[in-house]
Amino acid sequence: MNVEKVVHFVRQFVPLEESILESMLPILSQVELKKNEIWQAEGVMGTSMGFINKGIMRLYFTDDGEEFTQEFYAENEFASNFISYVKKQPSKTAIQALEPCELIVMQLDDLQNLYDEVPALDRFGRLYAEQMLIGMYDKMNAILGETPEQRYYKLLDSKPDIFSRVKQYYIAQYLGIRPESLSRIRKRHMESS
Amino acid sequence: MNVEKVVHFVRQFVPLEESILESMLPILSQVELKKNEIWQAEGVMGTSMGFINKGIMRLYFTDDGEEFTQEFYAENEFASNFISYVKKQPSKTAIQALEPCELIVMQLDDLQNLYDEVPALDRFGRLYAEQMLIGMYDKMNAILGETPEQRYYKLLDSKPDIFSRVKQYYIAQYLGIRPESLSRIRKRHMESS
DNA sequence: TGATTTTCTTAACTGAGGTCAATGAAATTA
DNA sequence: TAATTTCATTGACCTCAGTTAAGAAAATCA
Repeated sequence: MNVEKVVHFVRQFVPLEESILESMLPILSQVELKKNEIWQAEGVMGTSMGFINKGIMRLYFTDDGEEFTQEFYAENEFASNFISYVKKQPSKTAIQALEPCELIVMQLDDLQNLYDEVPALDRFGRLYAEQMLIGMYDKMNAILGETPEQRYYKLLDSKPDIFSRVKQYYIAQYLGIRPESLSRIRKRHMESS
Repeated sequence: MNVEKVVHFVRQFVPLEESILESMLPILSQVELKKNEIWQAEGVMGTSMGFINKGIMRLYFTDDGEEFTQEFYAENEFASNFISYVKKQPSKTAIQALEPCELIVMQLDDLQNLYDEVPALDRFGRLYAEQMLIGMYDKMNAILGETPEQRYYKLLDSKPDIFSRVKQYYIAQYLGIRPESLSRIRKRHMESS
């Protein structure tokens, strides 16, 4: 199991000594997903976080038969139904692999149990939660104050590879518009550059 | 100082014995605000939570000379620049009284210091943070998946008194539209009922 | 209260995204 | 590889919010 990158990721938040690795290994497991496979289904409790070693995933929910993609997760990011875990309620969102994926999976309950032994992990948990809050906050402001076109350019700027790796209509869902509108925005963009 | 309602509010989250009141009193203070007065300015660190005994407030930010109202807080709610406190960064948002207000103010640092002595308060802090996260999450989904008109009716349903207490253009900011558009939505609403 | 400023409404126009339908391109599968 | 399905693009048309400007209503203040 290739845990190098997870450790590196966690170390961005908190210092982690080598010895701590040993206490972490038992709560980690590796998971392989096929393209389009649902990793976490709707209606199920969110119990784990998946660090993406390879591949790309999306978090989405379904309302009135229509899907809304909320977030894309790619290499070196954690994908999770965190809201469900926090609420202790079955998740309204699902997580799907959009490419063949390789995940390092961490059980959230196991992580919480480790908090007493390894304070550094406790801190990581809190910082991660806060980071999520901030991310959601920024995103909300973007949706409130920006046009779909502005959001398109922002996404193009921050995650340019998304456009070649993910189907257009998932991106359209993410931007809050119809695939046809995304096509038109792209066309306008081509013409002006 | 009238702290009855704050205590009642906190008790909705966690059981609080009478004796705990004594430890809380020193970190509480009462603040009166005039109409339109800015309680927490932009660019300042978020350091406190204000429980509203009377009045109504708004949380907003300014971008490119334009204001965006993110939330209204009325009686029996806490108003705070919580994101700033969590980020430990000067706030991008400001909080303004939209009516003469009476607040019970709690210093967040003081509250954190109390956590060691009163575990029930620690729990309150966490639950409050989680509640904020959930609220923000729900709101984001509403903005992504609903039209301004749907959001208008939702607000009308959940906080009908807002419309008589708050200026239309603040509500328009909150809904993510122009005051003119809100007028038109209201007109449509009148005609159809 | 009366005067002045601020806010709200209305109208005409523009533009961007939604909808529907058809076609072309790409990915899947046999 | 060919056949089939899925996805992306385009066009025509429609709807609704943005913009600008004007006037009405309401709130503020002297």
